[in-house]
Amino acid sequence: MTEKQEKILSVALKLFAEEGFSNTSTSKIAKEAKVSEGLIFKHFKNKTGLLDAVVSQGTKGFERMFEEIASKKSPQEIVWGFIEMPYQILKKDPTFWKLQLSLKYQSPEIAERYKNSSTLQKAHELLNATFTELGREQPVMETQLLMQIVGGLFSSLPELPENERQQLVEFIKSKY
Amino acid sequence: MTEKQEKILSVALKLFAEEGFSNTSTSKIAKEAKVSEGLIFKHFKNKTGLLDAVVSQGTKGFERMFEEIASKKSPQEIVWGFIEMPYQILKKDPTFWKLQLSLKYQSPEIAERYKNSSTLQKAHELLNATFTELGREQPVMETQLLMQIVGGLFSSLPELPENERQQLVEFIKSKY
DNA sequence: TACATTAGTAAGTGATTACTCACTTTTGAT
DNA sequence: ATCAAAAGTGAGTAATCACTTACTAATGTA
Repeated sequence: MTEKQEKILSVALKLFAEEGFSNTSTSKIAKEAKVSEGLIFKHFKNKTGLLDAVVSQGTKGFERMFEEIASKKSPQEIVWGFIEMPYQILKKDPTFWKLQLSLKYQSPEIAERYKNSSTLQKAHELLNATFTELGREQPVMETQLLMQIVGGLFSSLPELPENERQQLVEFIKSKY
Repeated sequence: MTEKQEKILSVALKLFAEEGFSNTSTSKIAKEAKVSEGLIFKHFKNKTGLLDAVVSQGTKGFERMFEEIASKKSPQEIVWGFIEMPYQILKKDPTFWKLQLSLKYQSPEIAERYKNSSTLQKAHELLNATFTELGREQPVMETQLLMQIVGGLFSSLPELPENERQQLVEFIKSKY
């Protein structure tokens, strides 16, 4: 990948996340990346293709982190690893995560295109197995609740100051 | 308010919620509402003014529900009322709620404009008092956790089928 | 060194955007 | 009935949109 290509990707990520996809024009991206607008279409075909590239680049890190958690040994560690995930992801790549959150609300086509499928599915199954192993009475409901708590963390943590983030995560961990 | 004015508002709500604000053109709204495009600007000054009107109309119902919960007697009822809130709001006005969720991700100006301030603040204080009254060891953290759970419910419930929604809400209530 | 491929540019394209303006129709109070 | 204010229209406006085209510069390989 060329320097300019990488610059386009990083600028697009930043603008898509901060200003919204439909609110970010290709000319704005080109200007900020100090590149001719035509180059964007040379490399990424169209605006959606650019978004595709941005998302698939960012998704890699996310999947890597999930695999790491899933490979842990004890059920306790798995649950705790799960609760910490939003905090870790946010620390690692806050901009990409904001983009990820926003995709659902841009347009029906985009929402459909990036509907988080396989990783979320795997997470669900892993948690079900873990809660069963832990001997919980209603493992399915426990999974749903934890998925929901973690999902909520993803959208609420960005607005909290660093120390409160850690506090909240530790408090939730203490409940499991 | 005239019939056409109401039609504009309802069509705008629907389109803003389903397709996103910047992705919905005023001409599209006019067409779907069977109204001349100029009329939108007569009544609402500009596109942002239209969004203002849509939001302030929808917010009323939301505030009414909060007041109702706050006026409950026992702390137990208040906490349960809180947990049920996303379910009730979603049942009452799912389209408006989708719009509300999306506003954060449209553009910095819009996110700033509709940053949910007063009602959320009041909710925080009410829960703090309630958890203190219930004699919890860390009422502030309990508040933050519950606010976060309820916030998560707001964004996750829409994707669940009706029966699972109720199940999840009841399960969370059973933990309090 | 020759040459094909890729990277990159600048100036366009038609379509669509939010918004305005000059105008007509409807309404409600006297 | 009169008439001003409000409701409503439809054809504009300049600016911006995603995208294309015709071109040059750089690069790697034989």
